Amino acid sequence: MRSKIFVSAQEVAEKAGVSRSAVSRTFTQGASVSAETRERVLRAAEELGYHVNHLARGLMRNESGIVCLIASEVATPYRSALLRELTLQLQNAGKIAMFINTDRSDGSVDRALQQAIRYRADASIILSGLPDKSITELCLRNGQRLVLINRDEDQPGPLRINLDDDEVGGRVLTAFARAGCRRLAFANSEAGTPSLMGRERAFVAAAHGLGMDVIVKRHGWTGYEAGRVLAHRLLTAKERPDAVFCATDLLACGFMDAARHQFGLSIPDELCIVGFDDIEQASWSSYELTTFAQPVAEIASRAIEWLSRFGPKDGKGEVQSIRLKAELIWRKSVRAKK
Amino acid sequence: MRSKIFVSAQEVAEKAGVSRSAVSRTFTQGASVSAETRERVLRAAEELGYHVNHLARGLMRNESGIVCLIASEVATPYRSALLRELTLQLQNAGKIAMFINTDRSDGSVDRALQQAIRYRADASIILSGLPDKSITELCLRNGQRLVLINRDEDQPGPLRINLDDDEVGGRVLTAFARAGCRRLAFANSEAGTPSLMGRERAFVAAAHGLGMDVIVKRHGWTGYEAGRVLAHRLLTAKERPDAVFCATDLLACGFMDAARHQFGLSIPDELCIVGFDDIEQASWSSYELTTFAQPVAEIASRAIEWLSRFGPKDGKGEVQSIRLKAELIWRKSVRAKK
DNA sequence: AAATCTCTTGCACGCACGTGCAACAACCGG
DNA sequence: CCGGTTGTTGCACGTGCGTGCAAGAGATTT
Repeated sequence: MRSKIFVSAQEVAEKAGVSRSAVSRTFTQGASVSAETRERVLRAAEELGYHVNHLARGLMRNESGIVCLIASEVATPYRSALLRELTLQLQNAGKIAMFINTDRSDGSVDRALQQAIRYRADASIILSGLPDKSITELCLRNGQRLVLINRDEDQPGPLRINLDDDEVGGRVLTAFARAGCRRLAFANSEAGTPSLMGRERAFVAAAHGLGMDVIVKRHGWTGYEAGRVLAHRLLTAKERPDAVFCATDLLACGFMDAARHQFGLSIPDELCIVGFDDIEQASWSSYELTTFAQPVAEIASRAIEWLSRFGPKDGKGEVQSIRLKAELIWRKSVRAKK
Repeated sequence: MRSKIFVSAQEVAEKAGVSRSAVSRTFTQGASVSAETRERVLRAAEELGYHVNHLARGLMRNESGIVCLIASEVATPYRSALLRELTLQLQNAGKIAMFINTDRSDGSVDRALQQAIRYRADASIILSGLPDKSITELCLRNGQRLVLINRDEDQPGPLRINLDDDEVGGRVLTAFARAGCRRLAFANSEAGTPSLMGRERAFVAAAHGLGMDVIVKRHGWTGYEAGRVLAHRLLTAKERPDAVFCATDLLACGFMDAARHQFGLSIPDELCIVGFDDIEQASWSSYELTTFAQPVAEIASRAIEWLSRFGPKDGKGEVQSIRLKAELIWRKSVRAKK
């Protein structure tokens, strides 16, 4: 219990010589107050340094204005870009972002959602990890809306936003084929995230469709270091690949660095590489990586548009799954022709 | 006003056959409840899916448990690393992070702080931008604690955490001197942030102390692209520098890329570079940048330790300013000797 | 002038919670 | 058997706010 207290509507009312209701009404959109009392209230509020208590307001309205963002690996370029966009657009929509980091200790998504419920968040957006079905139901039952980004398990209830993997697989394959590449590889992490596995499956399937085979290697956590290790694994093989699709730009950067500095390979002449995410580093002149850009702004806007839509909570007939396209950004890590 | 309603303590009480006070007490640390009623309440709560409403609890206790993080350029490697650490440690301290992004539109720090006040955040941590003195006072008067990171203006009241610039300037200079560099430069952005300007001043001062001069160039926003531009400006001069201290690792990466790929310079043989922040990319093998690591974890822990300390708000006799040391990480962008 | 309408205002209640106070039961020592 | 102690429980009030309801003040119509 803290000692000092915020200034309340009561004090403003007394100072302005009106009732507390009048104060409440001046700060409520669309309430009926005369211009004069409104003016007096605003002046008194200004002088006292009054600010509406959103905790109490949320209590009354049963709507806190809080949206909870649940994510791990926040310091990663892609994640931080998505978070940036989400927070920005949330603010524009008049909501405020509460943030929960689920690094270290797993099962923590459930704990995160519990926190969200405790603070009566209107909605939660989950960027990584996946809640138990029981928790999901709890959220929905409490009127919480849920958005899952790039996590296409078949959870009923929440909105799912993800990217079209099949199209990606096909486009990478035709790019490699046009470059005259023969020995294809896919470099992945062991994270096993649906989006990563989806890209892998799509690429392999596309290759099989053209009668080609793909060497798939997975290692470690989805970062630069894993990319280097994967390069060592793949480039020391007898049948060295001449085209690698990396599940992530971070993997691709590590892969490229190892390929060039340790193996002395020239990219794209001897080795073609495609990444995914279009992180800022992909455009740096040490990489100039051909990659897929996630439509980050659109992901954010679709998510927020959905969760601020005011409909029946069980959402029969509502859209529950959105599939977006990733845009291929041509740079210089894939050659045009052999 | 939303239609459906959360489960309230009242309902739990009815289901468990006790009074609402009993429910409240089972969920309050250190309250007096018998083991039996506690058990019954917990079971009823579990079955109904009850969660304490932290909005209402915050209302009563005058302590919301919310800490507001105010920052811009969140997708930047250094910022996102700091945010990661802060959110993680806040959670460990039993608090929750509310996040406000101050990109686009300035004066937005004030608006951010207003939001923090509206949600009755116990404290705010400001990573960039600077609030008006009036707002600062408002916060303190309302019992909000304030932490400014790397923003050493002489605001009274908030805790200020920043790094020892003088030591940094001196160490870079001796490193360059030992490498036999003659023509020094400092590459900075036009942001004019206190921390950036502090490094600049310290480096220039250290050079003057040894009777050397420094070419200072500033350009644009603190990012990769600005680093490239600065490289062009500095490396096309008649007297081309052979040692550059970049205010930021991002600037340094851009600078290195331009120096190598556009000017064909070899680093560190023909050009020595030092950066600041020790972002992840600094360790990538395309850069291997010698740089200063900010003690991110310590910054976060000191901030949180301070703001969860429970003392008189006006804080006479309390520490209000913390000065930490940045650690020099030796990699390969500065040669050992000529 | 009377009747009707519109606009504003205050009262009182409710939202979900914490907590001081008194009542009460149980237990113990005398 | 009684007074005192300890531990638990419910009542009632307070936290800051929104809002339905009815009363009041003007303004307009008949």
